[in-house]
Amino acid sequence: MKDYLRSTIRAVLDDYDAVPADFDIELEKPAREEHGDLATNTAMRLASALKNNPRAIAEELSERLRDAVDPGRVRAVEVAGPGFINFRFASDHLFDSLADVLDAGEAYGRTDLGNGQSALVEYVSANPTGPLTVGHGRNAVLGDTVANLLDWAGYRVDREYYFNDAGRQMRVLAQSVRARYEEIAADVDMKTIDLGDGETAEVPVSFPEDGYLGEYIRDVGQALFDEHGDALLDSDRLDPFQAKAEEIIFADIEATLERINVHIETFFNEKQLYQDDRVERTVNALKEAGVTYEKDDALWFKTTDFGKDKDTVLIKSSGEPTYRTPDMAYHVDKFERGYDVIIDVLGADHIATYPDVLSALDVLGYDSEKVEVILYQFVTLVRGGEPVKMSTRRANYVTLDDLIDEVGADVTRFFFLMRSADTHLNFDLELAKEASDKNPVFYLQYAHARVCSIVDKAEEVGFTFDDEPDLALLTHEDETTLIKELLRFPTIIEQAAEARAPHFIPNYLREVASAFSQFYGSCRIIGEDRDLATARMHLARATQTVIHNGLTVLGIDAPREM
RNA sequence: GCGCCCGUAGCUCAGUUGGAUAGAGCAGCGGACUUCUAAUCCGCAGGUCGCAGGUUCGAAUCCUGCCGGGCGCGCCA
Repeated sequence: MKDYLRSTIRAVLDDYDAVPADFDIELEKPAREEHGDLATNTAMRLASALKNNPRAIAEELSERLRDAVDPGRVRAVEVAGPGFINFRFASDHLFDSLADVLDAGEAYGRTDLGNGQSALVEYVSANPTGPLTVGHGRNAVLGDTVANLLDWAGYRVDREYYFNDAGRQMRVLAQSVRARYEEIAADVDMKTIDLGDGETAEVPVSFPEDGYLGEYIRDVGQALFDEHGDALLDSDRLDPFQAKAEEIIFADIEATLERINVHIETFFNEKQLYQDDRVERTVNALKEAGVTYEKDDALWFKTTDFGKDKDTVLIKSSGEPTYRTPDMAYHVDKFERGYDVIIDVLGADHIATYPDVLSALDVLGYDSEKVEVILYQFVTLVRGGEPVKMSTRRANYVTLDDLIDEVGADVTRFFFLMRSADTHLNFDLELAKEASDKNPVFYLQYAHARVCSIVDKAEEVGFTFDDEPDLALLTHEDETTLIKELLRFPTIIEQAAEARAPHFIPNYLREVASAFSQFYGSCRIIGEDRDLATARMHLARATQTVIHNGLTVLGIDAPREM
């Protein structure tokens, strides 16, 4: 419909020499019902070019448009306000479009906006040093849903998880496991470490500075002991400890992701970048470009040349690269794979460091503008109006698994998705657990279950989808409103995909559910005559389709009953 | 101090290429269940869009400054 109106307006504007050839016609759904179904601000934006006041231009354009439009699609063209031109759809258009919804079914909402372009979404990317946190959860759900949106909008999407397994962090992890293993396998001396705030922990003397204190470390030690007895005590090697930790922790992470419906195809690890010298090649290329220098036995990247107030270290004096060096090589790899769209999902704490990676890409001849970063703010769990205190240092935090245990996977996903990524998220645990009208996710699921129930009931009493519906019978105000709401879905998907903004979807679905509830309140099926009942059950099914498809994009279950 | 994000109703938040009278949910008040799921619906009330300038036909939206909150500013990741 938008395309139709756009081309019609274009044709009318072609009669005016003063209108720039590249003038972009804007059409949008007005905020208010009385302003019609679509509106354009064309007259206002042409005021200066046509040297006339917007209202007069609008009158003239609307006159011509009234003659130009197909009355089967548009029943009114009106001028309003400072110079808007408002269009009202003919009801036939609504009914035809509703039939399209029913035909498309589970594919309704899919578009070819992306035209088959390839997209890579990198998300989660937590290193396997412990269970996923609530913050990782927001990352996972955001990334996964952006990937879903792109998929629905016609992109070919790859989902990737990148992790570091070559650096200091993993070494400390392995040392922590080894210390716990020694504690289990042998009689070792213990020491007490101070965690601050009067809290302490008992650890073996071999336990590293800044070691991992979580209980899962002990579990890994125990698993090694069960497998090898005390045989590992003799060797100084750390790799069996690291390998086992990685194996167990990754299994745990993948299981958690599975629970919230996050499925990632590719796990890209840092080590593979070293195996074929890609990190080294990236470093050499940066050196050749003259953007590095050596100081204090370390190799520095002159990030001050790119607007930062400090230079950054690429290779430490120990000879080890910092984490961002392989990350640069990794992004080079993303470019080499030829993606049209590259998206990284990062927590707000990375705000200062990812620009280094982008700068390096520019130096190496890649267009860093192509890398889109979805930056999300932190999550605060709120219980009883108070923030839940957490400390990573003490391994005293609510894991993503704990959260899913408490509120369920659907609620977890929904709460992460209902706010825009760049707002600090207050996750209200009490509200999340409440199975009532206060909880928005239940509102949607309830609406879906209710539709299913109605449709089932209607079939039980003898109405059937085999009857060809006369959708033109759907003339009640609440029916019209609902139909219009359903027809917005593909556009909403496109907008959410383009803006990389999953939170459009929950907001939209609430409006659909609300429009449906009103329809439900004023329009019955059973008890009406066969033709009207049949038309209404088709409308109910179309609603079911939209809510189902919308929840599917969000990765949330659409239950048939509650 | 510097960089980025946020500041909209009592609370949590929408408002995305600048548009019409700034919206929703919750909380509050008042109504609606012999009727397909009341986990619902209808109505009322609730606002200096942090503050001050600027840009223009028009600003919650763009620009500048200030105030307040968050995150970061490691040879950690």
